[in-house]
Amino acid sequence: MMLTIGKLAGAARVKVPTIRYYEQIGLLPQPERSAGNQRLYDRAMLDRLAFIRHARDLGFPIEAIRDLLSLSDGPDQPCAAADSIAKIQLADVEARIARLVALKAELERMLAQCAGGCIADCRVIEVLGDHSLCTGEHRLQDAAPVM
Amino acid sequence: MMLTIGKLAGAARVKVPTIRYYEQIGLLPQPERSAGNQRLYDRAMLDRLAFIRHARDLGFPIEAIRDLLSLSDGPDQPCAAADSIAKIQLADVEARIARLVALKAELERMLAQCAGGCIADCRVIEVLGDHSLCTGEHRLQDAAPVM
DNA sequence: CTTGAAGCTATAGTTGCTAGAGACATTAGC
DNA sequence: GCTAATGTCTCTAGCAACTATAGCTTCAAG
Repeated sequence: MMLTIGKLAGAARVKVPTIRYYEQIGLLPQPERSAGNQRLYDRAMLDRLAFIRHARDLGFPIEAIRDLLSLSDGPDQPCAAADSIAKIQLADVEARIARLVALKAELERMLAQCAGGCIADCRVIEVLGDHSLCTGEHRLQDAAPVM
Repeated sequence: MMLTIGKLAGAARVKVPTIRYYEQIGLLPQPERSAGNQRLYDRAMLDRLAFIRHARDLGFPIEAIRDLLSLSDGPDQPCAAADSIAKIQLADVEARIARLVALKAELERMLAQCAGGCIADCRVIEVLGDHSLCTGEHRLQDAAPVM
């Protein structure tokens, strides 16, 4: 039994244009078409899309997912490759968490100092203007992206 | 004493094209120009750019920074506005942290189950394919962005 | 006075989608 | 069977927040 794109989108909790986008970048293969040129998907396609969605949820970039998919398409290679992709992701996630925790501390400090005065003595503005007021311990590094 | 764009970039630890970009989107005012049409910045501009950079480091979106800047340009209003911008930012950061912690747990679980086998029994692929294997407690919600 | 670095404008690319226009297909109600 | 309301099609453009390129001009050092 075949699904139209809207049903597939609903089943995988992905938006319709996102599916077409994944097809466009080659993450999903081109599906069958109905007589009226509409895309028709089968169960395998739903699985593949669920895989992609889940990996995206986990923060994997598209290119990593492409690698994972090519691994799972030919499942007789060693696991090491999939493993190392996941390890890289884990390290990245840990780094993001560390950075966000430092950031949270600084925001809380700002808010505590502000506590309802007027802008003339509002620390939010002041603290943002002077990086040297940051606690050295949680110093945010150069151009490392927050995400 | 005036700074050329390169010196300003160095002093604020922001890249040169980024400064021109900020000018283009109206976050920085158009600076004076030299006889040869090169941008010249003063100390006030450096302060403003430092403010922007720091706020970006803290994860404030550009529009929030625009609001904060307009507040600090007229510092006799109540602090509540700046305060609430920071509070929204804090809530956002906390949400990101929660999501990333759930994500980290799942990646660790995946890696523990994989532990050097072959893809035939590699859980990385399998877990990614089936969202229902996620621990219910940390279930990742719908379309909430990871970042 | 020359050469190489730094500056200028303008445009296009990045990532991962999302939104719109205008035309065709399908389905539900009557 | 017919009509109206969705759903789907392609194509293009837009979002954040920059980054990179091309081809030119200006400036500072030797």
